[in-house]
This record gives sequence, C-alpha cells and structure tokens, in this order.
Amino acid sequence: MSDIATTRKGEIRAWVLDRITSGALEPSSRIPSEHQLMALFGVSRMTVHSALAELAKEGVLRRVKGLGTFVARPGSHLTVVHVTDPAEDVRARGGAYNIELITLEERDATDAERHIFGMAQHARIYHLKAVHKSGGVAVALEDRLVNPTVAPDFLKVDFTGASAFAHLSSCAPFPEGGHVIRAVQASATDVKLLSLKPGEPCLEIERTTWIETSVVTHVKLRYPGSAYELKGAISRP
Amino acid sequence: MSDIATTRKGEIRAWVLDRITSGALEPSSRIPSEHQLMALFGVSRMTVHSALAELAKEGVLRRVKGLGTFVARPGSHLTVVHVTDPAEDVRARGGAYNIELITLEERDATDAERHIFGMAQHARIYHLKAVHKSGGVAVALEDRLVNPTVAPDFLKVDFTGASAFAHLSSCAPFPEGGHVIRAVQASATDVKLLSLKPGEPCLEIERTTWIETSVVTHVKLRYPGSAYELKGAISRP
DNA sequence: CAGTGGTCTAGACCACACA
DNA sequence: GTGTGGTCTAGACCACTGC
Repeated sequence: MSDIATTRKGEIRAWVLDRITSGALEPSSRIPSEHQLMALFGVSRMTVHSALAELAKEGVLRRVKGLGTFVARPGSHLTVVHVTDPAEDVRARGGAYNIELITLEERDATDAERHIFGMAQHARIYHLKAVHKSGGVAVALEDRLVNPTVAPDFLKVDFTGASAFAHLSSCAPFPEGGHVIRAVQASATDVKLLSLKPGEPCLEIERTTWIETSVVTHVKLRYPGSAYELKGAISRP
Repeated sequence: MSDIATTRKGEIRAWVLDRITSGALEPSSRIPSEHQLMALFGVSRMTVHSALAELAKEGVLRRVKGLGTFVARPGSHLTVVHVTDPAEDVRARGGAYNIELITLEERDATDAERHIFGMAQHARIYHLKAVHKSGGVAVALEDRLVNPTVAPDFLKVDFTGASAFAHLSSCAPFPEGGHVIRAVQASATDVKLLSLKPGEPCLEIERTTWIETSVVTHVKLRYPGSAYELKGAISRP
C-alpha cells in the first residue's frame, strides 16, 4: 500500500498506483473503465474521473476518449529543476550579494538576435552583461537579451537592488520557455571575469522564455563548475 | 486573450491567466471566490473549482481552505528535463547502439553505499560500470549501483538488448528521486573510456531514485561536454 | 451500435479561517 | 456565526472509438 488514503479519490489513486508498482498492471495495459471502477469502489463517476484525470496529468496514465485508460510507458521520467536567479541564490545562501555591470545598453539587434526574438528588421534590443558576486567572489556570469516591448523599463532598473530575473518576472509572470544545460570549457573572458583557472569547466544554462507569442528574454548563465551544482527532484507532482 | 477557450473551464482558466499576465491581478492578491466566479460565468461550482484547482496544481494559484485563492508568487519557475536513458538516446538519434561492460558484479556494499541505500551492515549490492556507444563512438559513461532487493534479476539482464534503465523502470515504475547536474573536468579514466581530450569538460548527472522508502538505484552518468546537451522546457504542465 | 472518456449541473456535507 | 475551499453525488449530454 502506498498512500494513506483518507478520501475516496485517494483510495482510487492508491489502488491504481499499487497495482502498477506491484506489477499487476503492466505498462501499456488497459485499466478498468470509469464505470467499472465506479461499481468497484461504490463511488460516483466524477470521483473516479477526478482520480484518473489527476494521474493522467501526472504522466502515470494515458487516457484516450472512446478507447480507454492505459498505463503510460515509463522510461521518460520527469525531472524538475527550479529555475534559478543568481541574485536570489546568493541571498538564500546568506552571502553578501553585489553585481558588477559590464554592459547595459540599448542597441540594434543583430540578425541572429532578431531571429531568436522573431523581430522585424531594424528592431532595438536591450543587452545586459554582468557578473554576480557573493562576498566579492564571482559566482556567475550573465549575458542577457531583453525584448523592449515586453519590458520597456528594463534599462531603468536598479540592479543592485532588484535582479533582472525579478523585474522580468513582474513584467511577464509564468512564462513558458526552453532551456539547454551544457558543460563548456571556460573562455578567456570567463577566466578573467569569474577568476577561474584556465581550462576549468563551466556549467552553462541557456534559457529562452516567452509569454503568448512574444519572446521575453534570452539569457546565458555561466557558473564555475567547481562551485556550482544544479539540484532537482524526480517527481510526479 | 490567451487561449482559444472552447470549454467553460477553459474560459475561466483564460480569464484568470489573462488578468495575471495583464497585471490586473498582482502576485499574492486574492482572486474572486468560487461562488463569485460561479455567478460571473453562470456555471456550476464544480466547473469553477476544477479550473482553479488545475491552475493551483500548475503553480499559478495558491488556495487556502477557509481563506481564499491567491495569485502565487512567481520567481521560481519550474524547469522540466526528461530523464534520459543513454541507450534510448542513441537509438532515438538513429545511431547503432552498443554497450561495453566494464564491471558487472555483486559485492559487499561500502559504508558510503550502505548510507545511500539505507542498508544494514554486510549488505550486498549490484554494481554496473559501462560505456554506451553510438556507432562505436563512446557517448556516455555509466556507473550504477542497484539495490538487489528491488531488482533481484539485475545481473541476469542482457544489456546488449535492454538497458539498465529499462529494466529498473519495469521493477520500479514511476519512482521518486533526486538528481544533481554539474560540470566536471574529465578524469584520466574518463579520457581513456570516452576518448576525450585531456581536460575536456564533462556533464555529470548523478541520480538517486527510490520507490516508497526503498532506494532503487544510484547512478552517475558522465557525458562529453562537447557532444552532449540537456534540453528541457519551462512550463506550467 | 455500445462503450469510452470529457465536460457539466445543482445540489450536498465537511474542515477550516476569521471576526 | 459567515465565507472559504475540498470533496462527493447522481444524474446528464457530447465526441470519440471500434465493431
């Protein structure tokens, strides 16, 4: 038995999950229909539906209208990482945060940048480049492009107090996006700005976020490999 | 307007999301109660509840019994990565997959390993170390510990056909777990086994999964930084 | 056609927070 | 107490699948 099921919905959830983990229900096999579970548990159909819909949303089941409910193929678990804000990271660890601005400007977007943002020719763009420091020690290098349409006040932000991340979160809360995580060798610039040893590995996170159809921001964060790890959980939320 | 809302639930979702993204609803502010939205949209309470519960599960809203429904604080987006199986990765890319076993044994667990697995003294453990190859080229180094209690047949698996990941997925589907992603410098062993240039950065993924209270497996995967990226999406699922 | 899941209704009882 | 969200019921109509 897995959960302490106090509700009828919880009972059904637990029943299904137990039968999967115990092997009684194989991947891709069909589970009883809502009507059958209704009779089995003596509950209304809405209750059964709610339990199964929840499990489907969590990726445990796959439901097909007109066909039935099936155990999802495992093999592609979901790993969740909290998207990080270097400024918050430092503060959460109790460090004395400060930022060293390298670039903060409005300029013409390059072809590649216009492509990322889906902008027309001669579009303008905001560009921030900065080093985040904890107690004077560099912990991350941020290189960020911002869409002026979405965050018109970006250049006026006082980055010593509010981070770019926080400001953009208020302009465009709950964005969608994509990201790439990779290990790279530190460039000469990285070595200088992050005070690294030459050739030291860095963890790079490249992230593009958008809301509706407007790309909000594109950012590359580079962390010293020796001092930074990305932690997360594997879950069915 | 954000979604093409064809259902009443979708209408309510879209209404709430629009009012958040447009700034009409600030973070932490209260949104109308289920009864108020019921009257506003002319729908039953279950429909309103379903829409709001969904948004709460996605992290957009925070609901407190007896108090009300509030806009969640943004600032901690969720990034989702698909947990990867090197064997599946290679096959998905159309490469000719093969595996080179380095170690596959049952042995006494070390103190550190017993601590990870929560095992008693003198416990036994399975240990797999292998290089995954695509068309003869090394793409990943796997170093895996397995709990014999959960996967007693692990040593009998034919790893040329089924991957460790797939076998464990069938023993313990939908596990929970945690993981750490980091950039490391290739060790001498890595250089040899993965045919790297000395000092080349590697992406390392360390993952521990468990089901109920049993730790199932602990694995370290090491990828050449020049050839591997971890991609994912930022989302409210 | 019968069976399935997706959605919706108009009620209900409960546990909780606040005044 | 009132108002809130969490859960549940016993129906209903619909769109879809496979036969």
